[in-house]
Amino acid sequence: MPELPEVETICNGLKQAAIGKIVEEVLARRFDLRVEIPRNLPEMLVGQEILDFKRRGKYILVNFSGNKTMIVHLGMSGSFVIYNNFRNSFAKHDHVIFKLNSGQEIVFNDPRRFGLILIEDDENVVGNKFIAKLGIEPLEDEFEGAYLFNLCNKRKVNIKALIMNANLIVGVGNIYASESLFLSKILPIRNADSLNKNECEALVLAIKEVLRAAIKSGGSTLRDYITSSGEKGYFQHNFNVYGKQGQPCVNCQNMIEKIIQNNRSSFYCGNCQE
DNA sequence: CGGCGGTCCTGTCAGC
DNA sequence: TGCTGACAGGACCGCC
Repeated sequence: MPELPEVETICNGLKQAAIGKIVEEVLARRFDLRVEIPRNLPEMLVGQEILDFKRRGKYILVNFSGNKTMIVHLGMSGSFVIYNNFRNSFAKHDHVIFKLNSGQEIVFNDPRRFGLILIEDDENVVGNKFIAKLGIEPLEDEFEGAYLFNLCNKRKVNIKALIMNANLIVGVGNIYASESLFLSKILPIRNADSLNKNECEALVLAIKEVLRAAIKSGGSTLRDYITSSGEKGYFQHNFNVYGKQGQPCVNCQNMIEKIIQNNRSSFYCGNCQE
């Protein structure tokens, strides 16, 4: 579910609410996610102070005082919510609950269990199997037209799959890929190596614009995405093409089309985009 | 190595 | 109402 703007929103919310708090208890209710949750998660974290939350791609990195970093991914359906009081019951799919000395609790809930929770010593995070291979952060200055043009050069994969490939560019998921391609007037089915420098420049600017605007709106809630305080995002009201098949394009009134690429839905205007 | 398709899992919704 | 199949914000793995 969450793409970069949603993870960024969650991360910022947790920063506000939980930095400086001490973990008093960790309840792991099931361990069998996409990647097995470490059995010793509780003993590694109990007594530790939460120092910081950082985002790397769609991963949340929680830095603890004891030289430990918890690496969290929310998969398609995960949430990471902080409650201001201990609850008396568990919700369905509440897999891990972190009780803090402030009386708050942070709950990792993931119905589809595509997410993951890992622990690394701080110095090993960069080399972690999942973190090491991640591509460039799209909101960093280094990500500009020439950088994308180099990525596209000689790659025949369709441009939508390329910008969604986290080994090349992190954080762009199925929603923001379609929205960025619409803004930059590029068809999602184009081969990456067919884009010229101007098109790469336009696409970079569109990706940055869409992601920044979505962060400002607290992300996009289609079904179950919620922020760390349990609220919905509202960028979905600003979609131009995602989920809009059969509706008129905001620019030209042509019907927005939907196709399947790499087993994922893509949405575009066949008149505005080329 | 690059690219593609299948797969993990549960919930929801459309259609019959 | 109940069943069935398609589909969902991600990404890994194995195959060509």
